[in-house]
Amino acid sequence: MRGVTIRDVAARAGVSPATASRVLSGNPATSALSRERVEQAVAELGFRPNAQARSLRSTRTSTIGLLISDVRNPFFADLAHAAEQQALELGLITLLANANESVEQQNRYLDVLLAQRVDGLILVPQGGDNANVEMLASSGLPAVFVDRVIDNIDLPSVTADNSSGMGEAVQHLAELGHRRIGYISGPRSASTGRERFAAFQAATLACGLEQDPELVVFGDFQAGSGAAGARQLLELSNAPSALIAADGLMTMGAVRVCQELGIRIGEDLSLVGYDDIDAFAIMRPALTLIAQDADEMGRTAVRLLHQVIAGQKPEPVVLPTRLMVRKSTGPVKTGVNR
Amino acid sequence: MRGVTIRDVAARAGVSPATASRVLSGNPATSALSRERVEQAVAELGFRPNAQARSLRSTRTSTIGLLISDVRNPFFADLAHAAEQQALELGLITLLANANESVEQQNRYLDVLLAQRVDGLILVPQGGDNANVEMLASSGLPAVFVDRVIDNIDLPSVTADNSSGMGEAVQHLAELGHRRIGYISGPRSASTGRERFAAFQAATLACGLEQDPELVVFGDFQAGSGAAGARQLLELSNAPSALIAADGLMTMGAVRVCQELGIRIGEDLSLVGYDDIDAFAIMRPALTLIAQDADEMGRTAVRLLHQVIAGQKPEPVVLPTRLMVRKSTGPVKTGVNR
DNA sequence: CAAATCGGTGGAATCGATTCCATGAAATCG
DNA sequence: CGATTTCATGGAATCGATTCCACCGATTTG
Repeated sequence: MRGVTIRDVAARAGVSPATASRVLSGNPATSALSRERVEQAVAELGFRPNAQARSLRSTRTSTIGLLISDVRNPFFADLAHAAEQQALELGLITLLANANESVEQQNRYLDVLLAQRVDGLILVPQGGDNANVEMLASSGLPAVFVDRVIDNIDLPSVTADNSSGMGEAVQHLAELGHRRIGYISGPRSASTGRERFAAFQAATLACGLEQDPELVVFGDFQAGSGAAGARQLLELSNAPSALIAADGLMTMGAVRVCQELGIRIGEDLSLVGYDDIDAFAIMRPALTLIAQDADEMGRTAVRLLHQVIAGQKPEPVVLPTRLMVRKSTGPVKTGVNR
Repeated sequence: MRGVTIRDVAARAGVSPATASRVLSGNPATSALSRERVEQAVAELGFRPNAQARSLRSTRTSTIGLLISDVRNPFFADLAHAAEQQALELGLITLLANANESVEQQNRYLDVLLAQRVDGLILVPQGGDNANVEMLASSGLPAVFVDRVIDNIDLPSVTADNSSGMGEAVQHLAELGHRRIGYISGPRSASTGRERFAAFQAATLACGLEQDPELVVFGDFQAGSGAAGARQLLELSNAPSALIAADGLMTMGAVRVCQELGIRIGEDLSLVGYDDIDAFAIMRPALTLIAQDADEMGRTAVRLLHQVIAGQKPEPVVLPTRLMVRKSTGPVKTGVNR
């Protein structure tokens, strides 16, 4: 039944709307009799409170928004799943929105979620046009960044240490004898893209490896760009003997290209992926990768947001990343070129 | 700025709230002068209309809900992504919710989305306790089923033909000489689980294969149950020479177990997966699988919902499925047992 | 025993935008 | 030129729940 209001319920229960409202919101100032009669009326009429009207008055929705970058990226899917479960435990409902790695779309959803008056917002910022994000930050709505941040905007955040895992990876490859490592970077507009790239550069420098600009290509964190980047690097006249890709989807694209080109991963070419995606464990050879804990990141983001909603100002959290050595990396073979 | 209302805007622009509202909603009955002044006031104050108040009065939110089964399942992630893009094209904003393969969670989100007064709802029903879904159907809120349906509830739907692809798969295995095919089924509570299983049984019967009940195990469409199921089947004294798993995540679980047990897929064991997931194409051996078009399903669901919102009653749509033969299936080897 | 306290209640104001209705000025018509 | 239509506008009612405030009968307290 649509259109059943609290007045109908009150009328049927023989009480005032005020009392009916009190019963429904668990206000203790109600008699057992009213409670019983209201509950029965609710059941009989199939009453469904209008959240719009409710939160218009009470300015609480018990709903949080989670604006992620890309649902199809398993890293964000895992993060979203963990966040949502954690939110449920705290009595919060999560509305998920997908920016699809696009600032325009991000801004559009930002508008919607703000207009829906969520109690708080967890955001993977896209970079680029930050006007809406700045508006968000200055609006006073509880909000936290997750995975990525925007430099001049001061919001609590959960990020991963984009440097240590990358450092381990480069060192691991260097120890295997690789001197030319190709790097498929994320976009410079994303903080993760920039930080991982900086870490890569710092590590290759520290290990005394070649720093040829030709060895770096920039993608957009989606599979297609990983494939294009890998192809470009592998077709260099002086092709690298190892490749690092800066996120899970670009890694998948790179793997696909290797297979198309008939390059044997782990033998002809060493490949280090990013993100501990289930699929990477069952690939053959199993992928060596830089792992970050998506679940923990999602849960932490919700906890931080919960603190912000409670009026606190939590410190930024940085989670560790680490190299997981599996079978896609091996000693460099001399004279190998495709 | 929070707390800027349309009255503030109206005051600053020197018009009434009524006129300000008309300007904002594009009502033609406004003068160029008012329009200009209101727009300037909006910009200066950073006004953000309260969607709650707006849709409380106008009962339209331009928002649809998409309640999927599991964000971490790439099939649903693809479906959600495609749906969301299609919705955007139609001027609708998608709020995503994740039932996590749980009826309780589904019902909870159903409540929330209804309370948020979305204009329509796309639902992958969980099966089990249908009370809330029945309520939804009888509430008159535009809604469509996608991927799964519930038998006695008459809502428009987009599903896949769960039978033809499965039939092809069984026949393909039969032609390769397999007589004992293990089946890792989805839950009987889901229509897809039931239909695929029925198709499997029908096909094995038609091909004259063994119909040993031991060859069937039931999972829950998540990876863990696929792994457990595969282990159980492969440890049978009279183990099957081929396996079919009824969804993508269970397929991944099965692959993992094969690797743990040292079984060579495509040689010692033929494996047919479900869903055309990117990862399955780059696995070695590449997986033979039953493909359905998640993107098309997502887009169609939104289109149907759009029609329902417009007052039409669209016919159910059934999309094709088909077998994609790759490298994980091969001729049965005599005397093979682990 | 009068006064203070308290639990339960209803009436009415409220949240912020939309929209119905009435109004007055300008434009059009016979 | 008076009558009528058009157009933009403001005032006030409205959407549905929450909550402030006042009240009343019953209990407790000095």
